Amino acid sequence: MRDGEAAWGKPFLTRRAGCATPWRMTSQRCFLCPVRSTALCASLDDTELDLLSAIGKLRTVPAGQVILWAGDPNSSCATVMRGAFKMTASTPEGREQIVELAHPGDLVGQVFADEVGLTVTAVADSELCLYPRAAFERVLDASPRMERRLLERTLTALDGSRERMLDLSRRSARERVAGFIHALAERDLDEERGALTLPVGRGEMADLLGLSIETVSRQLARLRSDGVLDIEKCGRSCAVLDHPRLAAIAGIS
Amino acid sequence: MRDGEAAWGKPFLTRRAGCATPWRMTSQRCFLCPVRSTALCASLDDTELDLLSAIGKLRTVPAGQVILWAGDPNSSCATVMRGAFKMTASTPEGREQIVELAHPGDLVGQVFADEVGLTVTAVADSELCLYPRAAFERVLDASPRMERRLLERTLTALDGSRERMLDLSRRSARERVAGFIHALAERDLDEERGALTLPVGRGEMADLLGLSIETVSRQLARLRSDGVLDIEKCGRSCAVLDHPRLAAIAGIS
DNA sequence: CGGAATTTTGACGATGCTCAACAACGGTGG
DNA sequence: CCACCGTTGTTGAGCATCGTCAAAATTCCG
Repeated sequence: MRDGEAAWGKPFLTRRAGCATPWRMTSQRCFLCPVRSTALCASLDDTELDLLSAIGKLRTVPAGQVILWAGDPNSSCATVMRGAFKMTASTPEGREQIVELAHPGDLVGQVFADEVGLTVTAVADSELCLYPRAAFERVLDASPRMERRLLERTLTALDGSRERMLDLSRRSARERVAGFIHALAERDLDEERGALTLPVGRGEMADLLGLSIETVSRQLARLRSDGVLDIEKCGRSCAVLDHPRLAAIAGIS
Repeated sequence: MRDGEAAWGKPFLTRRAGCATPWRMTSQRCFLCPVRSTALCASLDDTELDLLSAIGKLRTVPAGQVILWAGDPNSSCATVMRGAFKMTASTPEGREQIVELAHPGDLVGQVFADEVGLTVTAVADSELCLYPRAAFERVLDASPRMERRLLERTLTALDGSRERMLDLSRRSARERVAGFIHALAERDLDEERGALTLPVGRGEMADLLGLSIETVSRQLARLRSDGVLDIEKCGRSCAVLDHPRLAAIAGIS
């Protein structure tokens, strides 16, 4: 455990190419922020943005790094700027379930909680805008619009979580794998190649779908032999050959 | 389907014993409300309470009645005052999963959504305080404290939902059943008898735990033969004989 | 090229679902 | 009070699905 010590460690600042001074979160800098239009802070006016930018610090995190451990005191939250994170719950014996993926613009960590409830791990080299939780909550107090936006996001996350409860309890391995690929295809299918790149390995796919690695691998192989997908063996590139049938197997009404 | 037409039907008002006039939601009446201290409206001052009570209408709902159908336009939400409701998601083929139970003081229905996402059904004879969604959202706009309270509740619900994702995907039938009884015992164990009354039948327990009725029944029988529980056959009364072992089986750290 | 990590494949077994029969309970009407 | 019937819960047999263990194949990266 805890191989990734000092996760939120020393405040080293990344340097951007051609930028001699470290990137600091000032409201000026926020205009260059890649997630400025989608993140929570998109709802802020200039005055409020100053409040938030004053407390935000940029951090880079390598893939595999754990940034929050379940059970630790909850002192930070952050906006994902680049990369991706997984939020996992696990039983005492170590069985694991990925409960949510966070992409650029999403918030990781929990507000209004004194203890971290979910372990958060980078699944790719990532960058995020880190806030002390207490300060973040004060900004929330001061900005009703940001609070409303957080409420809407939380409600959306709740809907998504409940939908996944149904998937995990009542869908077969085949349906889950097909549904996962289908959802990916909806989002980021490369139209030209008719293919997509799996953002996670088999292991993380298994943790996401509540299956074993072997079952995921077998179901992918079956979808290939059925002529629905064309996945290169051991690979992360996946072409969808028969979209309607994929949707049918996934059980999309 | 839809045997329970006119769910939110005609606005018949219940009469209380010894109360000749129908119960209307005025702020005066709110002082008599059984969930006044726990519901969302507990955060309101008198002025705000007037706003809310002006739009709230009392309804009684018999057990089994569906009050919201997934897919319908979303025009109402409500506070549960008495009884209990289940919120269910289901696959196109009809496999079902109970995603949340709502008890007195809880909010049912979804704010900020144009379509109902989850079917809501009374699991006991119930009473609720019904609001038009649009009007409820206006009250939310006007009362930051109520909005904050809703945010906190939604965050709690999200945590609960995610925890249940782990249960559904990674725990055995035995662990789930034991965990369910254990959680019940924490809440409403009758100290004198050392027993508790199951609030739902086997079918609903199965839908809650993501199991079949038969598996639930068998696991309960096993816990009985193991000397952990004393459940009368076909019954709803359940004594916990060995609390530590129940917790151990449930996998409580 | 070599070694580690990831993925695939096979064999096997346990878990939990389905189907089916039966038992217990609750209400209704004679 | 009791026979009847629908609902709910229990139990058994058989079987499909999926997890586990183990070994081989493939890829990645130095």
